[in-house]
Amino acid sequence: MLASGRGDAYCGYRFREHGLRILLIEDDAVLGEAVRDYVAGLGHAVDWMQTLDDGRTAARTVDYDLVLLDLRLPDGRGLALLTELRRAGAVTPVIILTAHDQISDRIEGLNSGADDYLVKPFNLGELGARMLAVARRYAASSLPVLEAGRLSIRLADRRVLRDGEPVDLSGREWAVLARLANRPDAIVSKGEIEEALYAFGSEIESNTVEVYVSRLRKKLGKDCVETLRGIGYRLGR
Amino acid sequence: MLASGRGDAYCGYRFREHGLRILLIEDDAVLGEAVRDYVAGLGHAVDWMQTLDDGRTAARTVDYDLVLLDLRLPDGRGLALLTELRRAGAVTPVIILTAHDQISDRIEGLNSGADDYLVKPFNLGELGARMLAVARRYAASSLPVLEAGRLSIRLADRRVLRDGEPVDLSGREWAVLARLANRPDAIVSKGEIEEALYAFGSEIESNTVEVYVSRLRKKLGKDCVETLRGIGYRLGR
DNA sequence: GACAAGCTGACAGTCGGCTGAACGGCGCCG
DNA sequence: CGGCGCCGTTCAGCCGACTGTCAGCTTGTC
Repeated sequence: MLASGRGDAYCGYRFREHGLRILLIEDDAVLGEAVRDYVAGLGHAVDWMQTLDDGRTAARTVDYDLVLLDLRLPDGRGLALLTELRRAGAVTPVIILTAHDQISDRIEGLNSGADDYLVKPFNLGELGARMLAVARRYAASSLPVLEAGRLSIRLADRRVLRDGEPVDLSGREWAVLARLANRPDAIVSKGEIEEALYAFGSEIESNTVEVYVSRLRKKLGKDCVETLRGIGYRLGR
Repeated sequence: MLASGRGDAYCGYRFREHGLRILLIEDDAVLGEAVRDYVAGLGHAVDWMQTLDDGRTAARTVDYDLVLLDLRLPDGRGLALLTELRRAGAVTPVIILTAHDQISDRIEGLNSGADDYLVKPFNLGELGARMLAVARRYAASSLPVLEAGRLSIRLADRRVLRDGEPVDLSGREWAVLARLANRPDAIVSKGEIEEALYAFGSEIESNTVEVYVSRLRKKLGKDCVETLRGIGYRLGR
């Protein structure tokens, strides 16, 4: 699968850094939810399955761009699914999630065709970084750069330039911007941004989104984000 | 991923004298351990695999800088792996380890694309020397000099200049810097740096990476390394 | 004008990261 | 052999960035 990168077979393969279809197979409710929300916040579409069976079905049905696979599942070993997929010729990149005491699993996982692994408990930011790395490995080159007014937003390497000058953004700030930049021209509701920022359960009862929009504007300029009163926000132009 | 298709910013081959990622494929426990410890002591990160299968997986997945390959393995001949790699277009230097009675293997090995060989039992110092020699041979093929702010990082000869002045770095310090310099613009998570430092299994639970980043900053200037809170580090601009 | 929706400055708590200091191992040198 | 210095690692305490919240203000709509 990793084989010769530019081979004809892969010519059509495109790895975008956002808007990916991602399959998450993880039985732990808390971790699963956290990962799902985080990854969704990066602008990807996440299907979260909690059993091996569901995961298998999903993987067979949908053409995912990336699979996040827990190795310890209630109804079987995740490794089995991985080998199965590879045997069936799937080239989809797979990142394995393991507990920290399962070194042998990790080796076996790489053996079975995984592209990378993460050791639990892991930092969500690190997950993002690994995903990017795997993405890079697959992407021929050319990072998507979004030009919006005086800004250029480089989703791939998490950078924003204003008039060519790099601007420092905090994690949340970037998350909000990325959520907007993910679909330029689209209107994103406050609720959607909130969902991208926080895990499902964590009820937030304040104007956090507004605050972050405000902070973004201070750093990036008034016009960087457009307000559509009563509807949501949109990336400025 | 020894294989060819290297999509991103790696231009050309790189060989440093410290902080290399080295793959050791050797089934003998005693010898393996000795070599691993010795090489790790030189400041490299060693992944030690005891079977051909694991070795193959590792070699395909990770970008090693050097492979130490025993030719007699429980589950097959090391030579097969070597030819396989070469056929896949891998340029990673390979040093072969053979018993003293396997002259034909040695010849065949060099024929198959090995860069050097060592006859068991060998002196660890000699191993070091061979590694250096191979390193030099590759370094000669001119590596890019990375310019990052006031720094120029010469991966080829393990040197860093700050405003043109050479700076002395210790082994680990260099390893961290090199890991970052390997992929300029990419965000490297703390875990990845740790991996580059300590190889697979050795779980380290302290802030070593932070310490080295701190020391690097002291020597190279505040801005040489950028912190992305909760995510990782990146080479300064 | 009245009301709703959105904006923003301020603030305190928290968490991650930074760094000085100390310790032990190792090699080098006298 | 003993002393010395460098290096790697650990630890603890400090520090600052980031965050969520709120109050009071502005803007927009009817």
